[in-house]
Amino acid sequence: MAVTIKDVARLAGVSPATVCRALSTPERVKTETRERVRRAVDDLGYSPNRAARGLITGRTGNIGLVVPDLANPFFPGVVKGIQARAREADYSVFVADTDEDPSAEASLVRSLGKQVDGLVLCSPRMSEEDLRSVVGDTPLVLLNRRVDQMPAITFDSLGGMRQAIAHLMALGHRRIAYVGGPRTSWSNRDRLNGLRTVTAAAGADLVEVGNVLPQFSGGVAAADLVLAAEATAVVAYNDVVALGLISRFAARSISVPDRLSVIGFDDISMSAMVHPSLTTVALPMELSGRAGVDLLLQLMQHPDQSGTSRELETHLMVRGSTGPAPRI
Amino acid sequence: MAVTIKDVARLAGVSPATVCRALSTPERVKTETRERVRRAVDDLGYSPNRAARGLITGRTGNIGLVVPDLANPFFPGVVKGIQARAREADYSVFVADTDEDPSAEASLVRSLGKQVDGLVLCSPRMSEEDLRSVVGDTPLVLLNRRVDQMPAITFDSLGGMRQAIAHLMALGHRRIAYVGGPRTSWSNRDRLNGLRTVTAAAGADLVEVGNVLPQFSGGVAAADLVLAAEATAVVAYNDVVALGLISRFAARSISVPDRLSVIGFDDISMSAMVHPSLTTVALPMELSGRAGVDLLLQLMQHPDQSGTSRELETHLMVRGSTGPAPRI
DNA sequence: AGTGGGTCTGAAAACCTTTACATCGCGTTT
DNA sequence: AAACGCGATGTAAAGGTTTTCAGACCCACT
Repeated sequence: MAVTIKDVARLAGVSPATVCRALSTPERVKTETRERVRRAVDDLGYSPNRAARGLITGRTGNIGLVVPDLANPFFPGVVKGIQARAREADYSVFVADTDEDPSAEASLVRSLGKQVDGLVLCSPRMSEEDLRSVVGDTPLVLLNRRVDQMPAITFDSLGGMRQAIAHLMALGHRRIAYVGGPRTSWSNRDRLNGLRTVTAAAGADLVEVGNVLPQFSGGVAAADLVLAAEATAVVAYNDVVALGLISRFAARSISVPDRLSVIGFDDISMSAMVHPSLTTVALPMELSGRAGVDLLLQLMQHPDQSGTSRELETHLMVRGSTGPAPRI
Repeated sequence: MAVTIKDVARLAGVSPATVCRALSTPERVKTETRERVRRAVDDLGYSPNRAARGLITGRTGNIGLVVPDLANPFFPGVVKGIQARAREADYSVFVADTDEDPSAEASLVRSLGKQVDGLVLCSPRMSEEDLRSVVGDTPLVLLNRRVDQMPAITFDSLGGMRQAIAHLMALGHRRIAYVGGPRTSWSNRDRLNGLRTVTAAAGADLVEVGNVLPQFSGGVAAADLVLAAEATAVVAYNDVVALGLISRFAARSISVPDRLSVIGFDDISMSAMVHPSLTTVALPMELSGRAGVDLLLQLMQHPDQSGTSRELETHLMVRGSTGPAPRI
């Protein structure tokens, strides 16, 4: 039924081995023969059986991607980058959503691991030990999390915070609140560390206003705490939380940015759409996906060397939610 | 290196064939033998080689999902539904993003088609002919688009519009504008048709205010046209467009809902977060994904019968963007 | 006692491609 | 002139599973 390499070989008047070579290592076959094979391939509409190829080569041509929650607007951008780069390299992408469940994540990684040549773990939630144990011999790249000795793509939170704080200081703010994400989240710790370093260096007061779910409701919940902290500006763990803050401020008739400036993190598309639009530290989401696949490909070719992690630049997008500090 | 069925067979003292049967058709093997095999499997940590299995069975255990744009907040919900249902049925999901490019879509479907047992096409943008030609013998389900004789999951736009218009009429609105999505979009035509039917039946005036890109900017661009149309309420092609409208209204100090009521379509998560929150026709996104996979599985088992398409219920979510019609 | 049917298991073929090895022919070097 | 090397191609094995077919065994029935 399906057209096989033998059919092509017969039509081109060569052996299956030559067809295979003509397709995978064209330089090892005489130009004339190569052409004959190519014509036969086109005529018959042949395409190699991936299962048969995989059986002998041990490779699948697939990579796996695990994300905590596709509905979180941070991830689609990353996924798109991964997709695009993978397709260029002729890989297909399995996507798995763990629904923020660390144990589901572990089991998913284990089962996906067998079906792919490599894995990208995006903001993995599982513990460090799980992370280490779960890695069989599948090459693996971490995205938005750094763990000793594991290849990873991360964002320069420190740099982002430096820009954010410089911006706020220039506007006259001296007392700045931080609404943290989940305590166990690596990126939350990373951002908080950056913020502490930067505020200390700049001589600003930093008030840490607890930890919330990285969701709109988390921002809503933290808004009143921020007000009580008597800061003139607030940095949120991410944009969604920042939007929750702004929403609650609006409900309490606290003007943003007149009374309070708000800065988010991520630069999700929503942030440019709302009123006031959100000043935020933009992460190169799509680029991070591409970089992750690049690193993974490198790792798959040279499994011995551990691969070079990369930290990607961040940029402050100044929009409507930040303004001069109010006189008190 | 990897543990094969032979290793298991040797350890269990049976033939590879028996191991295979014990795993795939347990009832065809004596209870005692089955247990011995299961123990051997556990001891060795055996899991079947997918490529080898695929080679002989001709099945891959994968399904493919094609979406126009993952960054569009409508799709992640659908993807999650598909994921979840697929995993239950022991399938993995390839996700491909076409970046709204119909020709990329066609070529992607063709190449993906060979690596999967079935495909779900979500809101496909390609022409009907392409759609038909692209289907080899891969089972295929359409989501959010209906084409003659092809199995599809759709949403009850008519019902949604009926609820929306009833709501607006009850609030005293009589002249209603519609901001359309892309003219070529099936769902735009579907929604518009529903709206025409419903307004005609209810005796309301419908003003069709052109077609815009289904993006925030499209809504922004259409806002002034809506005002010029002198309607008291506007229905948008989808939520993102509705948010664009509201944003522009705010910029022009047109109060929503006092001066103008706005209704969206989809119920993306953002809609509940903004101010004013958006009244919208909610589509069961996750359910649609599950239903799509259900239909696909059915189709894969009985490729002869064409499968039963389903239309899913929609519900109006009344929020802050609609209110009584202003006295003129 | 012999036959038939049923249950359980084993042997071996088949799936399609890749690749190590062998072959062949031709040109070049000693 | 013989040997050698090299490029181009063919042969055949290997990869792990599923499945068909057949065999072995046991029980029940005639």
